[in-house]
Order: sequence, then C-alpha cells, then structure tokens
Amino acid sequence: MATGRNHRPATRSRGIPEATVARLPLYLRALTALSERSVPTVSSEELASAAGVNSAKLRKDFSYLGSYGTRGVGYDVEYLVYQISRELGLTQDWPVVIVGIGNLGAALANYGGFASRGFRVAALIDADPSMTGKQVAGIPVQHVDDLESIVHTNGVSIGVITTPGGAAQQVCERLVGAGVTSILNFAPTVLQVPEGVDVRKVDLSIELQILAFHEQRKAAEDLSRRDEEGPRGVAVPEGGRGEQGGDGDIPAVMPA
Amino acid sequence: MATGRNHRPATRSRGIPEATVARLPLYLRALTALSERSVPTVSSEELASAAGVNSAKLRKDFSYLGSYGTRGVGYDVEYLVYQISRELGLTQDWPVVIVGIGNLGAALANYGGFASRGFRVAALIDADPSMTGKQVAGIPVQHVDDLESIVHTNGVSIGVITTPGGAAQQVCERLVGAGVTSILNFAPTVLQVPEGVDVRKVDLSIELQILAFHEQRKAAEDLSRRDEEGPRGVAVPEGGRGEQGGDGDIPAVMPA
DNA sequence: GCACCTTTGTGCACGCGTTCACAAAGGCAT
DNA sequence: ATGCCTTTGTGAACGCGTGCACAAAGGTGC
Repeated sequence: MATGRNHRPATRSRGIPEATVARLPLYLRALTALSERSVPTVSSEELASAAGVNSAKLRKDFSYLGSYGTRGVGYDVEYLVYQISRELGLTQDWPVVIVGIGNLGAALANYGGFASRGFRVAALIDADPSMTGKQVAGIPVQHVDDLESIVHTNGVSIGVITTPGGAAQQVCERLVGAGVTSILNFAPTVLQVPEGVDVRKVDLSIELQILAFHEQRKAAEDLSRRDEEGPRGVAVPEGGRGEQGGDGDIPAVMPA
Repeated sequence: MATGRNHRPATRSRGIPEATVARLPLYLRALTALSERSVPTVSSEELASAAGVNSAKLRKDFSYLGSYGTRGVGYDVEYLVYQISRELGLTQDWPVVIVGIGNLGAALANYGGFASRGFRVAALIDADPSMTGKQVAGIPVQHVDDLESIVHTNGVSIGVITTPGGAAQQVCERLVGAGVTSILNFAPTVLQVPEGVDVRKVDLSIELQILAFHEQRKAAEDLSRRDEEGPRGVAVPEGGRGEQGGDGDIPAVMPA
C-alpha cells in the first residue's frame, strides 16, 4: 500500500502536530468500535461526533496523515484503522515495565486496555523484597535491583512509574540509564530527564484540583446570579470566607 | 495591561486562563514542599525550576492572581500557598464519590493524595451486589441503586468514574442527574454531558499510544541518521517524520 | 456523458498561550 | 539619602491550534 512515499527533501518536516497526535488514539478507538460493528465507511461528521470533536478538526487531523478519504463518501473504516495504527506505531509490540507495584501498579498490571493494543507488560518491578516472586496479574514481581538487566533483556523502551513520589526521580534515572526513552509517570513528582526522553504524567490530585477550581467558580457564579435577581436573601455562612460576592475574589485590583 | 482595566465583574471570572489553572496545582505542590522545609521565600526562577516550567511563564501565571511577589526578593512561600489554595478552592472540603470499585477504583480509594488536599472520599459505589457492604480502604461499598441518594445526602459535586467503558455513559448520566457537575473519567469512553458539566479524562491507553508514537519517531530518526552516515544497513522502513523537539509537558488530559 | 449532490481537503483568520526582553520596584550597602 | 543590584510584572511579538467557509473531487442517477 503505497502511502505517498514521497522522498522529498525532509527539510520541511511533515511533522504531525502534537495536538493531532493526542487525538489519534481517540479516533482509533471510535473506528475500532465501528469496525466491530462491521460499518464499512464513515463520514467525518459521524466520526467526529463519536470522538467528541469538531468535524473540521478531524478532517484537518487526517489531512496530516494523507488523503485517505473519498469525497462524497467518507472514510473507509478498516483502512483508516490500519493507517492510524501504523502512524501511532501500534503495529509493533511494545514491551512495558511497571515500577512500583502498590495498589495503582497492580491495578495497571490488571488493566485490560494495556495488552489490547500492542502493549505488553514485560515485567513488574518493586523495591520491596517481600514482593519479589509474588504474582500480580499472572506476572511475577521482580526486585528493583535487577531493573537494568530486565530492561535490557526485554528491550524495553517504555516505562511506567507508579512508585511513591520520593522514589520516582531515582527510578526514572535508572530507567533512562538502562535505555528507556519514554516514561509514563503516575507519581506526584516533576521528573527531570535528559534531552530525548519523553515524559507524560498522570496526576490524580492535579485533575481533582482543576475540577475543584471550576466547581468553585460555578458555585460563585450561581450565587452572584441569584444575588442579582434578588438582592435580598439570607447570608450564606460559607465557612468564613466570602468568595462569591464580587469582592475579594480578584486580588490586587479592587473594583469600585 | 495597566491597572484599571478589568472593572467589569460580570465576566470577571473568566480572568484566569485555563492553561494557568492547570499549572497552579503544580506550583502548589512545589510550594508545599518548600514550606515543609521552612523556606521563607522563593524566586520565580527557583520555583519554576522546581515545577518544571519556564520562569517567565510562572510569573505571568502569578500575575493573573495578583501581585504577590516582592521585587528584588521573590515570593513569600506561605502566603503564596494560601493564595493558590484559595484560588483553587482547596480551602473547603470536597466530598467525592468513586463509581466502579474494580482494581482501579480500589487503588484510587486507597490513594493517599486524595485526602491530602481538601478531597474526601464520601462514598464508594459499585454495580456488583456481591461488593455491597465490603470495605475498601475502610469505606463500605454501596450499591449503584442508591447512587442518587448518596450524592444528595453527601452534597457531592465531583464524581470519579472507574467503571468499564460500557457502563460509563450511563453512570455519568445518573451522576449528572443527581447533581454532580464535575466528573473525572477513567473509563475509555467519550462522555456526553450537558452544558455546565466539566469532564476531565484520564486514559492510560491513550497516554501509552502517544508515547509509542514518539518512540517510533525516535527509532526511525536513529535509523535514518545511521543510514546517512553509513548506508550499509537494510532498507529503512520509512515513516520517520521530521524533527520536532520533545516536549513531555503536555498534560495527560484535555479540558472538556 | 452530464448534471447534481455529498463530503473531503484546505486557505485563511482569529484567539490563546508562550516567550522574550525590559522598565519599574524594592532592598541593601555605603 | 543615593546608587547599585536583584527580581518582579508585563507589553509585545510570535507560533500553534481551532473553526469557518468554500472550492475541488468523487459518486450517482438519468
């Protein structure tokens, strides 16, 4: 399948925008669902709706991959699944190690979505000697002393860190030293990594805090709206900190 | 931007950019660490380094909150901790429900970082009757039939969904119907929610796929570079995209 | 073959976020 | 006080991502 294998000067990099890359897995999931229902083709409008994005954005995203659609018809589901999988590098096998087999590490090891698409948990690693040898999700836990040899013999390039925050940086350095160049970090720590190593972080606490911010804003908005409509009303106790009225919210600059 | 610009309280709450809000928890964590070490003040350069961001960005972020720094000195750690906490709404208590007590749900229930900052697991909910009554992380699991009353009696406005993908949308609708307006979704599903409801998603599989993309790109680059220097190997698979600095800083989730 | 209808692919403009660079502001030494 | 040194706060430029709107392209029916 010659997919536009143009050997043009690579100077003008046909690099796919990061934002697009982040959406490709979303499209892929929606397409896989369609594929399982044996839907042959799909329009940008339908697919965009399923993926929760705007159709123009989806078409632009696909345009970075090439012209895989047929005007007047839409996209061939199977073909698109293949193209996106290939672009994301999912046609090959990615051995992954999970370091830190606590509650979260064990949950990830058991997570089905892991193996579903090219990813394979090659090893579980923990620093606790009493964990060594135990089976989690059918995989034996190995001691962190052997981290380097495990990474090396399995050809691991992607590591998942689910250790406590204090251990994360050290584990990260050992992973990188052993040859890992992509890290998915669940520990509440900002990892310092050398050039060329990709880090993505998943932080529960941060997500909740962002939600709390919006939640607070919504509450404040409701209150002030109610206040506008009926300037009367019982003073809401509010734990001592008045946050909503319109005073003391934006610091520094006090509106008259 | 001179002072005396934002005088209109109407849309004032739109003040803080979303990107800034997403970084505030990061700053807060770094500041908390400094606070525990009794560091009195910190410069934008130091704090930025600790949070893994650029110092100019940090200063601009803080400028949205107000002028809390002292020129020539830096920022007062304790004061900044308080201001950011207040801005994020962490000075109040946020009851949270977790729906779907499988491996992941249980891991989250046990996660310490939860309670650390204003968040409290008010209830665990699962659809499996055999789970009902069991204790997870010291909290009894309740049946999903009682979802609405649980949300109502606890005044829950934030829900965490850790169900299988197939159940997520339905659970989401029930949560929203019961009054939840912020949802943290771990299920591999695009949730459809009405206006006014915030959804943030955390998707393991997507994160890994994004890493795989970059990993593949790095591998292709290495190959083509080696190929340039000494074209003696086998044919390069092609697919090596252009250069693009690794960022490793894109948050794991996207705002809804 | 031709006209019509549908849907893609994209040029363009706009807005947000990032980064640079520097003037203003505060502290400190003299 | 005064001048120097440090660091903040922010105007301005830039780049990326998004969404609109439409021409081009392919299929279909007559």
